[in-house]
Amino acid sequence: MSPERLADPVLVGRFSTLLEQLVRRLRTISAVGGISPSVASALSRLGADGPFRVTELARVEGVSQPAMTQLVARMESEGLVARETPEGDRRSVFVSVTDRGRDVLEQRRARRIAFLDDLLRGLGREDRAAIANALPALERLVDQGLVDQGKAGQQDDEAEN
Amino acid sequence: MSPERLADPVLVGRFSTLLEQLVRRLRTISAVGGISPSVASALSRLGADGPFRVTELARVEGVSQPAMTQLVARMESEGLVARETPEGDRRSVFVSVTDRGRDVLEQRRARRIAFLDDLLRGLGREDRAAIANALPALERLVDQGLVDQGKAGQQDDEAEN
DNA sequence: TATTGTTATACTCTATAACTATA
DNA sequence: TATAGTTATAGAGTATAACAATA
Repeated sequence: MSPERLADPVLVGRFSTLLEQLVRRLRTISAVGGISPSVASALSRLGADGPFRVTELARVEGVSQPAMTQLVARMESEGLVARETPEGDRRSVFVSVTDRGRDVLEQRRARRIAFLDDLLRGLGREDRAAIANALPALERLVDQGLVDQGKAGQQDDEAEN
Repeated sequence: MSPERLADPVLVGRFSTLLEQLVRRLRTISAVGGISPSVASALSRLGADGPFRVTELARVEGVSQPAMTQLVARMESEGLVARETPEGDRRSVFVSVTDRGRDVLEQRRARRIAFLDDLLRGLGREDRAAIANALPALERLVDQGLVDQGKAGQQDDEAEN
């Protein structure tokens, strides 16, 4: 249990707490839109990086194959995605976003942006500047997390969603 | 209600995307500890801000009262928290962290910190400095979200389609 | 045999509505 | 009546194990 030295103990501790709270808050915000976080995430991925097979989608989303099967089933029943079996390999199922799915995605994005804008307006100019200044660093941080978990598969996520 | 212009369009858009990806990543990280995100969040809150009544805890955690009742029941059955009815008002139930709960919290925290430290080490010194510099602003942002949601509950939802 | 996907089962987590107990 | 908490019910979301269909 020897406490190996941290690069910056204060930063890391506060950052950890911050992220915990942030996740908590964003979850409730996300729930507002009538579309669940899981659906939003998968739909966003499909919209950004084109059609996926179920197994691929499960992998990049970090869930099990059965979980993705069910998630896709729910999304399909709501008209957000379409399933299609390709000619080549009849075991596979390709999942793609429908027009309705794209509409929903866009609405959600607009809502989130409006919400964040409200929050950011509540801060002082210096606070906003500090966040803007840290944005590239935070983006690199997230990309790093992606690489760690996604292995070799999806570093190309400029998900502008 | 309908802001035709955003305070800082680039900041808000990138920030929104960043948070979406961040949540996605942290969800899988959180699962590592054998303790669920909901339990971790509530337990952490109890450990930081002392005993809470069920209703208070539900409010600050942003979930319904029944959800918190059940969450507390699960945590109690695992020995993480203790429930106690005070003398004054026998309707109330105060929830507090047990020693075992604190142990679990500490282990989880250590794991998360190690993970984040790894990530932060992967950045340059300037990136770390930028994040450290933005921490107070981000903390204020999260606190604001708390106030917004704790105040009016969910009556003031934005129309979403 | 290996793969792709599904079904079966069980658990966590959540919300709303209806309820009990206390104030 | 009002408040604190619980129970009832329903549904989303998840995982592991077992299965079917295709390769």
